[in-house]
Formats: sequence, structure tokens, C-alpha cells
Amino acid sequence: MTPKIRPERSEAERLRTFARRSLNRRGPLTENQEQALRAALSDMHVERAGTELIAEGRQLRDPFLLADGWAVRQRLLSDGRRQIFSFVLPGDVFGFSARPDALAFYSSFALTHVTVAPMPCLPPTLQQACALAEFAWDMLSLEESAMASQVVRLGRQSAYERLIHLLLEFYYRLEAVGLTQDTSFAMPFTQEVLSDALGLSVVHTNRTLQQLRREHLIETSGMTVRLRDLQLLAEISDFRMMQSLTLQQD
Amino acid sequence: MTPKIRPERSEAERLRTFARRSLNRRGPLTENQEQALRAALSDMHVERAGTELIAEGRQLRDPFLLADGWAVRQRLLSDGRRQIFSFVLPGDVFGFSARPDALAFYSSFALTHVTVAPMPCLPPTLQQACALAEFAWDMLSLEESAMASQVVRLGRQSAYERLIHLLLEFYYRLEAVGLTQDTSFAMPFTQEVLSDALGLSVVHTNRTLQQLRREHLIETSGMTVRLRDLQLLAEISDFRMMQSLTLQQD
DNA sequence: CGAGTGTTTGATAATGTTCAAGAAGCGTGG
DNA sequence: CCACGCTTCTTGAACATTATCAAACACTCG
Repeated sequence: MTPKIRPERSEAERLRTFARRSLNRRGPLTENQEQALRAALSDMHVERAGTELIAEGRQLRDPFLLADGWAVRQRLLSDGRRQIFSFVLPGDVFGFSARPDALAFYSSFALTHVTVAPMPCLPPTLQQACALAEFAWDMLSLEESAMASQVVRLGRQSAYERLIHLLLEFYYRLEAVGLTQDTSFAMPFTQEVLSDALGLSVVHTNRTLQQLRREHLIETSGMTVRLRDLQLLAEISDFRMMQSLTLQQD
Repeated sequence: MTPKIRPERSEAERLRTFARRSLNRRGPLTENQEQALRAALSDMHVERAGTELIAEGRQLRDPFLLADGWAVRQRLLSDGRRQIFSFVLPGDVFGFSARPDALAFYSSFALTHVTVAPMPCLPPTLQQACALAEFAWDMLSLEESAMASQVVRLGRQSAYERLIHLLLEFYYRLEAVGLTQDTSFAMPFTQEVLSDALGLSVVHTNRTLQQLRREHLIETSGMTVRLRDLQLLAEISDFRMMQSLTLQQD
């Protein structure tokens, strides 16, 4: 067991604040929860891009908060193809389930350097009515809802629509945790990742991105994207706001 | 409110027996549960093909047992395209969620005449450790696992692989509730349904089916299918047994 | 028998993949 | 600071897969 890498001190402070705000989305925590949360957040550590955070088939025991970076839920086929199911964004909690003795149907995989904190403080049975439990349910709800979107994209949308739809999902989820600037946000990974999420070849993803740029629907510079007309993009891709996000905005 | 159509008497008896066996998959029920179950099963009613059993967005309150017939979970896009997420097979319970105040992310829709029975007897919080609760968790687990399979099929498999993979899913799920004969089973719906599940055009689904027949991988007659080499089919489509099914076989 | 629905067929078009190679970007070490 | 190697992005051309359209055929049910 190699010693865990810790985030740099000032960075850690920023992330703790971010994490605390994120977990508060459903309302203030109790004194006990605050204390447990502080303990958990003091145990943040960094994993490198490419790390498998949770292996497929493993018992889903301890939840983690993703304080920083991007991760995905994915599965590898026997011939090396990869399918990404959904994305884990900063502020999300992953690696748990309401089911007792649940096994992971897919592995969780770090796309970038990630900072994660174990969250043993999440209400284990999820049955108590408290802000933290509601937050946990929101996470599960989001996961389910994102999965449904993913199926519709893959099954019934063109490459063009799929890409737009996914970008909108990113935008609104990041916006909910304050990680957008105006209508732009960072997408810190390669086009291959997009491809494996959208069920496309890298080449075609690239060409579709170019088309969106040509049509002035998006702008990119480096790894940040700007969406130029949310309304129009939503119409093109038949995008519906995810319920668990609208809930969070009350 | 039109009066509910009841199944015919002798048919009803058969279905009750089937339903009881299905709910027993995780072990015998308590006396109380048996009694509640009897009450529920006496309230079976029939819905016609094409009925929306649960509308998208509705509160997921009361679980139903599908005693007979086939249903799907689906969503309609604004332009009329349809995506089927997953199938509800006889013996399955649908229309519930572990989440408090959960909303349906998709509508449940009867593919055939269906016989359904309300299941208010399902442990509401799902937290008690009993055979019935375990059964309920198995249902949720199956739904999740089927959803993951669906994403992989749509995202990373060819039409040919997708179709085989779905047929295998049907086979093993039906086999678990005793609705197969040898390696054949009834698939009582049109190719359009398959297409909307697999994200293909009807024409292409048809041609792919023909190919499977030509290659002697399947046989069809009327609406029943026979899989001719489970092993080979599983290899071609990278099929993995769904965990919630293997559990049921203990 | 006739209407309606589902299946099959052929022709053609659109969408997306593969392969191969060049350009651009980026971190590393000299 | 540059040179190098590596990865990612981009491009073109050929090809494969899947969709669309239109029509014929088959089956079922009244």
C-alpha cells in the first residue's frame, strides 16, 4: 500500500469549501454530520488519471466524494472496446447504492487527476429524512436519470444531436456546482473519451465537433468549450433538464 | 373510470400460482406477507396492448406485478421517435423505486394484453431483511443491470451483436421464471418493438433477423424464437449473465 | 373477400468507420 | 531555448453499416 498523495495545502482548503457547499445543496447538515464531514474531508487524497477507482463487480460499500477532477463509469468489452455510461463531476458522490450488498455494474475510472474523499458519513440506510440523505438520493436519482438520457442519445439520436445533448448535460451539471463561467466550461479530456461516451469513432466525433464550430453553435479553445445558444442547442437535441438538477435549484 | 376487466377464472388461478412462485424466488414469505399477497392477487386486472401503465414523470408510488404479458419502459422523443429502455417480463414487479418521492424517468407501456396486480404489500422502505424485500431489491437490481446492458449494446455493438445480446437477455430472464421450452420462447410483439429497443430501423432489424436465421443461429416460427447455440451466441455478443439472475438461482 | 397491419425485398442515400498520414500541441531532458 | 518523442487532433479517401423510401407480399380478422 503506497502512502496516499495529499492535495497541496491551499488547494485542499479550496476543495474542502467547495465540497462542503456541494453537500449542502439540500440544506444545512446537522452538527453531527458537519463533524463527520470535516473528518472525511480531512482525508482527501489524489489519484492519477487512469486509475480505476472502483472495479466492476466489487461490492459498493464506501461512498466517495469527487472533490476535484473528472471520472467516468465505464465498462470494457472483451475485445477492448470501451463504453462510458456516465460522468462523475466535481461535487458528485459515487460508489454507493441504496441496495444492500450491491455490486458495481461498471467500474469507476479517473479521467484526470482526481481528488476524492471517503464519505462514510453518508446515511447508510438512506432512510432518515435529513438534508444529507436527500442529497444522497439526489445523487442516485441523477445517476439514473443520466443513464436514461444516455440510452436515448445512443439509441435514437444522430451523432450531431448526441454531442450537443451531452454538452448540455455537462453545462447544466457544472453550472449547478458553480463550475461554469458564463456559458463556458472546462472539458479536461480527449475526444476519445467523448467518443466512448457517445458510441462514435474518434474521427467522427472530431468531424462533428468541427461542424458545431463551423455553425457557431460552440466555440472551443484548448479544453474549454463555450455553448453559444443554449436555447437553440436544447431544441436541436431535444434536451430536457434533468429532474434532479431542477430540484437542487429550489 | 371504466370497470376493470378481470382475467377469466381458470386463467386467473394459473396466473396467481405463477405470481406466487415468482415472488417466492428469494424464499418463503411470512404469514402476513402471504395474506397481503393473496389480497393483492385477487385484484388482478387486464389492460389492453398499447395502454400506458405508468406515465413518464408520474410519482412512483404503487408497485405492480406483471402476472402476464409483456411491457416496456420507454420514452417518446418530441419528433415521434421512440426509445425502449428495458422490458418488463411476466413475474417482474415494476413501477416502484427505493427513492422517496421518486418520479418515473420513463413511461411503462403494455406491449401485449397484460395482467397486472397492484402490490401494496411490497415492503415500503425496503429496509427490512426478508425474502420479499430481497425480491424487491432483485427487481431494482435487474432494472439497473439491464439498463447498463442496454447502453453497451447501443453504444458499442453492431446491429448483429445487439440483436443476439437482447435475445439472450430474454432467454435467460424467461428461463428464470419458467417461461421457456427448451431454448425457445415466445416473443409476442412486432419487429418494430425490437427496433425501438435496439436503436435500429425496422427494415434493418428484419434483415438482421434473416441473417441469424440463414446462419442457423436462431429459428423462428410465428412469434416464438429458438436459440440454437447459447454458447456461441453468448460469445458473439459478449453476453454476461446478469447478476440478479444468477442470484435467483441459489 | 377486403382492410389493415406486419414482414420482406430492392434500390438508393445518408451516416459513420477504418486506415493512413500529416500537423499541432505538450512535456521532458539536454 | 531547442530538439525530441509522444499524444492528440485533423484530413482525405475508401469502405461498411444502417437508414429511407417504395412497393410487394403475407397474415389475420371481421
